[in-house]
Amino acid sequence: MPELPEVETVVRGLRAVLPGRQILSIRLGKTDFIDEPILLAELLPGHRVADVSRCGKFISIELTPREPEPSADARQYLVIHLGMTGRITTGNPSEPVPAHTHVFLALDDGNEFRYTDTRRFGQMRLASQSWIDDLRARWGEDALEINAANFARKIGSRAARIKALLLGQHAVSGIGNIYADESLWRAKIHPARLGNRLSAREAETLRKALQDILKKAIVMRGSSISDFLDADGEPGEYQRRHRAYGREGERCYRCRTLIRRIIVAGRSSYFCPKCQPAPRRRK
DNA sequence: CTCGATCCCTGGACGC
DNA sequence: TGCGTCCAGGGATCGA
Repeated sequence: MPELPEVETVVRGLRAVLPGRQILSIRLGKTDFIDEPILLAELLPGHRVADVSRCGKFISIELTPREPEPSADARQYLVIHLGMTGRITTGNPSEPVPAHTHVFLALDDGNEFRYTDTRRFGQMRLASQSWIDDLRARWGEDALEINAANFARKIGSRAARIKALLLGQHAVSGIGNIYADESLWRAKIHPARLGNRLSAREAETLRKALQDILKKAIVMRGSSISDFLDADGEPGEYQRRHRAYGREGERCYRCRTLIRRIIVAGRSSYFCPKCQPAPRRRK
């Protein structure tokens, strides 16, 4: 379940090997997760990678414009979302191909870029600069970068549950189920509290918890639960630091109360019923 | 505006 | 062994 730290880990791995490389050829397996796969297969070969960056949970691979001059709407980015089970590797093409590998890019250094996605909840598309701009406009600021005033405004103006707001990507982007639960536990906020009923102090505590946890998780190369592996095929280590997520029936690290699991916003939500008191029910 | 339900897809865990 | 059921949970969409 790649969230911001896992995507950032993948991006850092790719940034070390992809810039400057030319894509020589492409081979596709199943394509139902690709937007306009025929066009993508036609346009990608010949392009060179300029840079790799992250936008929320999206990976954007910037391509060097083709000669002579790019049109205003040139498709200059290969945009990838890993969904639930997406994985990217680069390496020797002679290495065994994992099941559910659906995109192969031959690179000019002899390596092969592979995209593997068991459940195909991921996405891949060629995008223009304006598509990227629309994405940034439609979605909230990056969870790592948003400042106190903007976070307070985005959260405080909504009557939705805080867990739903964190997962929704519109208030703030990059957070998924694991880091939502971890940051709410750290900030002692119940997942079903409403955004506009958090105090300014609680909102800021939550923002700090979120950013601190995300930064530490990036240092530890993300959380490997289920099958997340970075671009080198290495698992992350942050799952050892989980304090709430996946700990139903185990004791809270702060108060020894048993961690509970409830469904909020349609997702499993792990929390400490003592540290994170439930909101008062009101009609 | 916010909600839950449903769908996309596969594999692993578990009960019988 | 094998089968059925549930769960994982990112995101779009639709109706209440």
